Amino acid sequence: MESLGDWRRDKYVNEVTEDDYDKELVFMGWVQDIMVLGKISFIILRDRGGTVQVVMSRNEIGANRYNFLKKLPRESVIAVKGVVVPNPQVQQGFEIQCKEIRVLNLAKSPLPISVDGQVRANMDTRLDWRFLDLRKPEVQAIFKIRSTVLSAMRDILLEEGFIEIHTPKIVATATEGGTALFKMKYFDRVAYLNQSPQLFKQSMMATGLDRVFEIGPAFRAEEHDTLRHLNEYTSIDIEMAFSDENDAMEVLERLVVRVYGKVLAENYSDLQTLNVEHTVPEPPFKRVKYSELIERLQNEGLEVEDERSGQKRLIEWGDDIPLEGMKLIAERYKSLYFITHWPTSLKPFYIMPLEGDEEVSHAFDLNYAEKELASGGQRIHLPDLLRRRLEENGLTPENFTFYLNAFEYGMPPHAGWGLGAERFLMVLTGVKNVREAVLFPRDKKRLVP
RNA sequence: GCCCCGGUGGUGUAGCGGCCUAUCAUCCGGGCCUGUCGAGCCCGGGACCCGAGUUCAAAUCUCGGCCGGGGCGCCA
Repeated sequence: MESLGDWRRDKYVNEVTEDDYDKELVFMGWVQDIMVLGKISFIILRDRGGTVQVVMSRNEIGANRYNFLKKLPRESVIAVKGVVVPNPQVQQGFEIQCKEIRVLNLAKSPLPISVDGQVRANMDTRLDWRFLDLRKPEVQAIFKIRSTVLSAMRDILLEEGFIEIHTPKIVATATEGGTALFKMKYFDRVAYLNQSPQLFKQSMMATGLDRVFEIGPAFRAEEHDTLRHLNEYTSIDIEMAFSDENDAMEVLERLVVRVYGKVLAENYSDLQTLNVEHTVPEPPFKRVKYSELIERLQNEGLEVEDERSGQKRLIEWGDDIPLEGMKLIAERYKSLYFITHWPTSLKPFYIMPLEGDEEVSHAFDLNYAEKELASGGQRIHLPDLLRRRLEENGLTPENFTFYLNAFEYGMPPHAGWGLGAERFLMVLTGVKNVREAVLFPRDKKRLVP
């Protein structure tokens, strides 16, 4: 194999401008395709920035070298030194008149999946060969957007006065209850992978840090097998003291709006590659009460299975809204909206019930059409109420000592939310499967790669 | 956890009892071509998930196994 030597990439192909015309530059990347027309060949070279046509003529580089190079397997890695020549005939408006090529590594053939989009492989096959899958511009575009989204969120939250924290992912006991946890060995003890930073970020409210956020993984051992669930996902969590759920919703609203703006500005070409169009959403997002939605669904005649009898009956207040119901709602609420005033019974124990009407809570969800993106609310800050709510949810307060202690020595009222990064990316990138938004998704069946 | 569905060359598929020494595309190998860019043309290559059964006959039907897809529930 030939070595890099003193060659270094001068530009990615998308960075070439008219100023580079007639200059000799070095490009590096992968051989996407070679079209051989006798004594002249066209190599389609691909790097992160796109593809460019490299023109290689036998007369220019010699017959021996030419005959070797024109047979390079697809996806081999090369460095090309050549002159940038304007040419209105080609897609990019310029091509590279090849002077010299260094073959840095050969690719095996045939390829397990096609990289140039000739044949669409199944998601499963693509994930088995994710590194090849990621050579495709439309797959790379998702992760370029993901990078923008997560860095923008960090910047925006810092600007909003939040402090970034990191809470443990290895925990001793169930945090919220409800969802199943992954069990693991912790030396000679049993430990679990954390399902959410909830309890830790709430305990930060008792410290005076006042506003905190965390971007990190969350693990759920549910055997769900859908296009919108992962067993490991990225959660963006905030918690803010001296606040109620409306303050939390406003932070979320500002964050979402600004992230849209950032993505539109920085990933214009990636959005084009993905064939999605966005406009920055206008705040305030609609706020609709849970009870209104239930009424609407009753008018639509939506039936659910009764938990006790197993019989079909009309949906009623207190029922969770099934996906079918969310789809009906999405016909009217096509974009971003908040669902507020949820029944306390449908929300975790730490959500603050309404004063004077404990059946209703200070919880909200942020949805995009039928997709649930975030959920949050005002939390209980009163220790007695919190203990009672734990018990009402069938949980044992003794298991929550570290958490409850934080409420005993001066805990301010507070609120917060958790936003699913991959769910939000589904909306921004238009992908139908949440697995598309993670490099190496973890689901019930997939642990490798 | 419940309910559907599927496994055919490297990839994506057609075929669903005999017409299959299995279709098409892509791919791979060889050949022709100095302007191709979804290159074109000619020649060649490559597959029925595993096991048992039914049948004169199984890619095709039945059962079991393994692997996968989708829906629901639950949630972000």
